[in-house]
Amino acid sequence: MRKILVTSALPYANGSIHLGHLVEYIQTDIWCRYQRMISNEIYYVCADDTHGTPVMLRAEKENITPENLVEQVHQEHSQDFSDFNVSFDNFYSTNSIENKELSETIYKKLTSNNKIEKKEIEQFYDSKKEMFLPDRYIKGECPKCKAVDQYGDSCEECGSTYNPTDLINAYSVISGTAPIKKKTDHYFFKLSECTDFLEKWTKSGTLQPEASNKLNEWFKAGLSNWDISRDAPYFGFEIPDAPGKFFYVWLDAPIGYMASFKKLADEKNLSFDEYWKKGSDTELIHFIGKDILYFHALFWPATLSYSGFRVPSRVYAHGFLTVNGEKMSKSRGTFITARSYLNTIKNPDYLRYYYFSKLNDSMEDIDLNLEDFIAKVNSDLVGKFINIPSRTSGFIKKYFNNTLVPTNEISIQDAKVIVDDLIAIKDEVISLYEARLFSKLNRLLMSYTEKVNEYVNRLEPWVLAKNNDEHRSMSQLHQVCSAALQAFRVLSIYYSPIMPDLILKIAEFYGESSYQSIDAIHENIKNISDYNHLLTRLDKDAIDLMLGQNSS
RNA sequence: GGUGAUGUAGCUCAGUUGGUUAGAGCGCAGCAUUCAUAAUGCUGAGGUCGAGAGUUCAAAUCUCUCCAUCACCA
Repeated sequence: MRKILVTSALPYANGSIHLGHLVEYIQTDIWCRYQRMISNEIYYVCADDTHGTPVMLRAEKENITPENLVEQVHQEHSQDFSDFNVSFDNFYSTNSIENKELSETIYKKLTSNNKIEKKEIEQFYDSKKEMFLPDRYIKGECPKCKAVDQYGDSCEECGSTYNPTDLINAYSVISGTAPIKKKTDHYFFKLSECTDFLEKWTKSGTLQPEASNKLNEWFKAGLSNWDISRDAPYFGFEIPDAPGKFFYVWLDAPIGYMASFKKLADEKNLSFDEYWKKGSDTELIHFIGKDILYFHALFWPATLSYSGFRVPSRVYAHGFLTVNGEKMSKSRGTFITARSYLNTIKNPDYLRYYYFSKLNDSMEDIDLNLEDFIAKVNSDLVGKFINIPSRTSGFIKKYFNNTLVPTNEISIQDAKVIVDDLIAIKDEVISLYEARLFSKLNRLLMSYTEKVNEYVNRLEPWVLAKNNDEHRSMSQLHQVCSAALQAFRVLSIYYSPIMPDLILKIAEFYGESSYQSIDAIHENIKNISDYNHLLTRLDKDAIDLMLGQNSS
């Protein structure tokens, strides 16, 4: 039995969860649910990423404390995840006592390992607001094309990159005053000294090939030291023995993975060390978006390694979500929040299925094409999958009082084959889940769903039912429909990590509570309940309503 | 600008180490069927595999150039 700790990236506490975020949580959740079904010991943790300037400023604007803001957002995020059936073992916050302690511990270890240095730097400063300004809070005219209102790092009009110092008529986004330059001491993590370790770690099978390519680029450029401190005012953890200096949010964010597990371990009486001590033989797997590869494949393993902890076993990066082939956009209404989806479309299984049908192990972007979404839900799920019990259970009720012929008593060759073939693909299903080749797995499962429908057409139970005075015909009818329903049950077990709500209803239809193990496929089922419609078709009006809720 | 990726039927995507007439689902057309939420099954139309050049007996697949789209640049 494997012992695995899995994480999804921490959502930032400055905004709502949207469908782009959900790609990752759904991908991770499916993988975790699959691991539970093959009886591995797995813990899935996450947390809100709470620190930094944006949260501080938003709280100020709303006239509440950052702690209050972070708490409100945590409620909202928790509800969103729970409504999408994301099965975290713990969804915590980086603004926690565990995280503070762990961050301090790690920082002290890095210091004693001589991996931290103090250096004076010069930074922009808003003298009215009395705070240092991150690059994105400075705007001005692009030095190349003179476009106005461009950010301090790059121009959105002409695409050129530069330093904030190059901007013409630079101003602070916060107070509107011209920023001045001011000297200050910052703390740096000496990442450049970790190059050998990191080159080795990144090439030891921890990353996808594309991710590894990407890192080569960074190694070629040479790793520079990492600025891990920010000056007050800053919402975060104060650095020990450095009054007025705070940990940069990206230092304590990944430590939030540990802190979330620490909290869980304390509650559940698990061993924290078993999962985090150096050389641990448990697995640590991070699911992330490709945009934060830098942090998870360089800073994070280096931080762990030089503070005496274990390093991640795997980092799985996925691509971004586009909607109708374009970047999500507030003006097009395609910046779709999790909540607006739940309000209008209601069923989380639809989105979970759609993402499942498109995800794989690569960093490629995936597209949510809304027409395709409707078509997939209606034809795959309603037309084909749910159609199996819908078209066969009536006979079982009418002629056989809801009793089924158990799989091991089915004798008609065609009927036997339709169930046995499905049971026989178990290992293939497992290996596709394991490798995160979800779209490929879906093609496999959907091809079997089609086979069952073909089989029903071929065996024509409605014809057998017309000859209901003949004994032989009735026995055949019983077997033909039972086999379809037994096959449907096996398919449902294979699909259970994908669509928890739907599969729960299906389990109840078979008189079961849920499918804990994939080996449930081998059980012989003898009864069903009356069939009620399991899914409704997805209507375009619901989609339009959803888009409407997101356009401002 | 640099780097990494992507570009296959109307749409969303498969195409293993280069090898017979390039595949699937949806959509479309026709047929069958009526058990099922007009659901299902069968048949068919539809592609110079982004463009050009090269290597090879053979290229969607390898090489080069170009074009387009996307992302990253701490």
